[in-house]
Amino acid sequence: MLNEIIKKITEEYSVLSNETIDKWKENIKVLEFKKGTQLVKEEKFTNKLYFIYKGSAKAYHLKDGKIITDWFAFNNEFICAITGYFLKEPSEHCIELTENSIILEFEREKLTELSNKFHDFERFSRKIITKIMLQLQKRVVYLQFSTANERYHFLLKEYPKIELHIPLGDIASYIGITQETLSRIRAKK
Amino acid sequence: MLNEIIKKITEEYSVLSNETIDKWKENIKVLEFKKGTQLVKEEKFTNKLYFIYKGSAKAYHLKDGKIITDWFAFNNEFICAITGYFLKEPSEHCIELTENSIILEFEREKLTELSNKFHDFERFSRKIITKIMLQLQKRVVYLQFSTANERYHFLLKEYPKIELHIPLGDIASYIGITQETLSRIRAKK
DNA sequence: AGCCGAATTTGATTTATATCAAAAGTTTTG
DNA sequence: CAAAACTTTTGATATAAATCAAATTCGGCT
Repeated sequence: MLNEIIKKITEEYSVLSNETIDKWKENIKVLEFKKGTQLVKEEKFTNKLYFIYKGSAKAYHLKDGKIITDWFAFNNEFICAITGYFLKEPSEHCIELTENSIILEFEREKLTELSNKFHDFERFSRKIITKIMLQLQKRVVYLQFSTANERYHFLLKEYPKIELHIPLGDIASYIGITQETLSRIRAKK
Repeated sequence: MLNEIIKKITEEYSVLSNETIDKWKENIKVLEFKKGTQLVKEEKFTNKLYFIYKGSAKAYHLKDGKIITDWFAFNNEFICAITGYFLKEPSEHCIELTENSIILEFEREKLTELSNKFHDFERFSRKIITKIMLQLQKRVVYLQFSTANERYHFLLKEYPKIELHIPLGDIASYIGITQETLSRIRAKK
């Protein structure tokens, strides 16, 4: 199974030599958890990057006691507690599985080591980060100046089946509106 | 001058070998332009990355005929028309100098070539993108759920002197509010 | 220096969305 | 399979910020 996943990932991002893949494989953990499992808890240091093989996860943080959803990941997507992982600060973000999932877990230090050792892995890392960066860029554009209705339809275009996996409140939070507003938007079309 | 700039950049992001630096230098253009110069015009393909040595620039796009500011860059920061540069699509974004500036210009294809050839340059590229990604991440957080007032003070914390360089309307647009609202916020403290 | 156009402020009004509250549906689970 | 515990919907009201409009201030230019 791992070989198959790696094939898929490298096809999407960039090709790796067999040597690099072999070294990489030594450090990959394949894990299976139930819905609701917390992969990262708030205020903990985290050095893990996750890849959702099957299932889904969300990252969120708390503001004034309310849950704010930061990120979703579905099949074949990466997720991490972004400030915790990249800035090596205690994480403001939690990561929680939103369905029973099979995931891959990578350790930052191992990935850094691989990036230092293998040029192709460094490129691979850059591609992954570039994709995350572009996703964030898109979100900024629609968060900056669009109505609740536009945000919702933009999200649906990106993730047409999101409502099958994620509760309404989390979706609303992700696009920066309340769940009541989202419910009303949905009601009228 | 170029040597000094390169020293500064590599210190901030990651160290490069002399060989890499030499090859890189062959492809760097140092340019000087007046305030108001458009580095990237809308709907054009763009393959340039810019570095502001002295001065400032903004990226913006139009929505319903209104200018929406996407990005600012000041001394020692990078800027590009992000979707145009990374996705190789015609750019939705324009880049305009907001002051008389001295800038460096890099070409995507040359940078790609350097990244392919030199492992250290690949790492350097990754670091630059990572920084952009983290900036975007911060913006998402405050655009998602905060008041006009919070956004303004967050921005001031990041760029304390921004008001000396950038007109109020552009600042307001960057944080997703109207300039009238920003003016009122400023009036009351 | 003083004029003109641009940028900013101030005022009145409207509007989208938040908030608070309660009812109706859905899952989960013992 | 019923009770409990969430989730979603619906309703009434409040509010932050947008919009529209005009007045004022600022800053570059001859």
